[in-house]
Amino acid sequence: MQNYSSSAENYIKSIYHLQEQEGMVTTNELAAALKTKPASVTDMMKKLKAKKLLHYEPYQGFRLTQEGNKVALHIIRRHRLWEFFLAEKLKFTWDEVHEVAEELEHVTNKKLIDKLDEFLGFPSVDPHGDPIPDANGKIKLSKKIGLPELPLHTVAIVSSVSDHSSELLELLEHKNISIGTKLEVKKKFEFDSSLEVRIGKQAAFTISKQLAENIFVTSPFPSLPGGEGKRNS
Amino acid sequence: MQNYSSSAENYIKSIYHLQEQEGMVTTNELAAALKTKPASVTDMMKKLKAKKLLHYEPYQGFRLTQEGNKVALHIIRRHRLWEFFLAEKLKFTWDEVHEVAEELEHVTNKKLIDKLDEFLGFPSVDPHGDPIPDANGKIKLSKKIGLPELPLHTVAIVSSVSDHSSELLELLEHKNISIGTKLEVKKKFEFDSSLEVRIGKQAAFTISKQLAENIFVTSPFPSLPGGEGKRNS
DNA sequence: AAATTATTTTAGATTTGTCTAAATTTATTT
DNA sequence: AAATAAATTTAGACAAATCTAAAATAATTT
Repeated sequence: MQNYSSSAENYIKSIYHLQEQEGMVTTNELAAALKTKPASVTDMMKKLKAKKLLHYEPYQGFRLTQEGNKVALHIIRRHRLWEFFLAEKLKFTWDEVHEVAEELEHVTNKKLIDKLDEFLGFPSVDPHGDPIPDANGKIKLSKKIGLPELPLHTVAIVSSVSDHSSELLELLEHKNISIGTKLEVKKKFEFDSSLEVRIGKQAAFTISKQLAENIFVTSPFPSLPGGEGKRNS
Repeated sequence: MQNYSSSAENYIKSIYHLQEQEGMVTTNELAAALKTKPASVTDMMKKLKAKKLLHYEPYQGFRLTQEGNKVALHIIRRHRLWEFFLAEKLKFTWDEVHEVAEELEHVTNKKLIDKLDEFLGFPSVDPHGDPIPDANGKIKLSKKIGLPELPLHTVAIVSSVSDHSSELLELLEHKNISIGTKLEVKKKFEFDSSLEVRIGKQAAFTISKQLAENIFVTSPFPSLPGGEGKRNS
């Protein structure tokens, strides 16, 4: 695996995440995600294509090649391991880890990352519940569904959240929800799409539509309906 | 404290280290230390001067301003904290930490570094025995002398080494010497400048001139003759 | 002190990543 | 389907960091 500039890595990572949701990524989308200009995106796309990381024909949008995907997963591995380190060892809160990991992820020393992984006890998910690729870039994709899609009276485990803001963190802490929490939906209200949710044997409480849409769950049993949840770490 | 490019940081750090030995730093010296060309050094010196980090007049050499020194000490703090982390937590060997820390030191997030410092238990020296500046950039300069300058029959503590190669590490491990080892010089041989050294009550053994010159010691008692030892981490 | 050598600086190029403004292509309307 | 709008690419420029080759300055030697 070669070395790429921090800038190139950021493009690769963003394309990977945008791809998860839609098949093909467009210039404007990527420019918005990276807070840069469309012209800059086109420039970089040419370079990434030359490096065979990207399928790209002018005006047709782009997607990562197999090699590009592999590179992306290694960047994401570094990012999520550092996030885990920051939260677990340095006691950063959940909403702070992303920004710092954005910088640390560009230190590309294989031995460093593998030893960090070992030091952390080979964690499988980062503090937001997103899976951490292993040293070979393999990632465990668990079937996640948004809380609004969870059938009534079905126990599920909170596996990730799609927003990492301190505002969401505050609300989740108040409601006593974190990654790993087992809960079930007791009732859905048509009027405002709010949900009545219960954790274990505690009293049920209400969750707004906005909050529910940012919570993803997996079943503690074999398989559940629904597809992939969007993520952004 | 502003942010400087990784490149600028490397120049600042190198100037700091070169300054420790000689007062004024020259273009060629710095170019050699950074493995770059003199013309590139001149270019960067103009920029650092514009940022008021450097005293510099064409053809006159240069040295850091107070502000430049402060910046240098913060870079060195980051470098040495990461070195400590790599050795202590990730179990890197002594000769491996420098290279990785060279990359990590450029991640400039104050909270990260201060929390790392706390996590590590506020270490005072890095794995090579060099002092780690505190959060305010204050550094404890202990009076170090090279082993050849240590008077006979005087117990001293190995405080640092000026070479970080695996070859030196191997030799020191074989002789059972590390940072913190208490030893005394029993005899000096004029012929090859080798020393007869004893650790505690163990049998004395020989240390070559080359090895002795790379070992620095401090007294366990008040003060010792001699000045600063050169360092490079 | 004049000549030679070494050091340092300048001038001009190159690479990487970015930008603005204009041109091109694709998509959408009426 | 022609006109308009939106998206994308190209062309040309800029800043940062580097380099080579030439010019300028300082140091050393005879």
